[in-house]
Amino acid sequence: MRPVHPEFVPDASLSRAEMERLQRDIAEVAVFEDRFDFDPEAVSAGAGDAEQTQLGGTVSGDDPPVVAGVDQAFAADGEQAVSAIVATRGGEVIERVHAVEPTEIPYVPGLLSFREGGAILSAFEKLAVEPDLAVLDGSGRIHFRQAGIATHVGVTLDVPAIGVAKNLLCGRPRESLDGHLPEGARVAIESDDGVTAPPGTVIGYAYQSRQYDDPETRHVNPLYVSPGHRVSAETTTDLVARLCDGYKLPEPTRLADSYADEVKADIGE
DNA sequence: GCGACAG
DNA sequence: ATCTTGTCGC
Repeated sequence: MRPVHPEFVPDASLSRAEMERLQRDIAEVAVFEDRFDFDPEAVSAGAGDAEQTQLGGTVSGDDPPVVAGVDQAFAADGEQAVSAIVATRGGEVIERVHAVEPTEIPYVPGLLSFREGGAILSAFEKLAVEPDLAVLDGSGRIHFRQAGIATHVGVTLDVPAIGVAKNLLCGRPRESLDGHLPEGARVAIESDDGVTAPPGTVIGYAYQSRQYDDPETRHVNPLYVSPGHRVSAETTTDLVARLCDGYKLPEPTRLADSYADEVKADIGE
């Protein structure tokens, strides 16, 4: 698929001020509400039993939604960015594509999409299937200007997108995240000064996708999920919950992660 | 000046 | 993100 908004394609040669201006423009176009066609409850990680046939026909009317996991890896001392996309439907891989692009700028908190966005969009151009949802590694609305990489990519392609991060970029948890949150726990992340949203706006959630039983032994950190485009913060969390099949990270993300590493290994030869 | 910062 | 072996625990 190709950009629906060419004017939003990340340009690494822009000045920092221009990048921030573009992010504000993107945030204005972004939709942080549910505006998609598929059934959220039809999204799943492992291949479920929705494939059963009856007299040659499928029991369920239509196919499960197509979810595209996106992740990056870097090679050649960080000079090459590998973007990998793995598309799944009902937990089954239906397509894998990747793109390798030179990295033009270093990582700067808040400007991640200008470093990795180019490779990601190149990979999406090779993707034949039209995903119902894109799952990006990083934040969406949990961003200073409400335009993290999930929002940037989602708006540019105008595809429903969500962001899944392992660390919190900004915002403030409504409750302390210290201690061990039980599996399935959700804590709202609100905007504070430093985020271009009315103070107190729920810009995402800390979601405990996985946890050990005994708090004394080991603990897992929560994920920080947020809307990218066309998905609300609540639904974003619901979707991530459905995609994390007993693991900390969503299945599509894990698949894209390993595929990116696979490609990186093939490059170093 | 201090603090804070996805991948 | 990346450089990296073993090791603890379910």
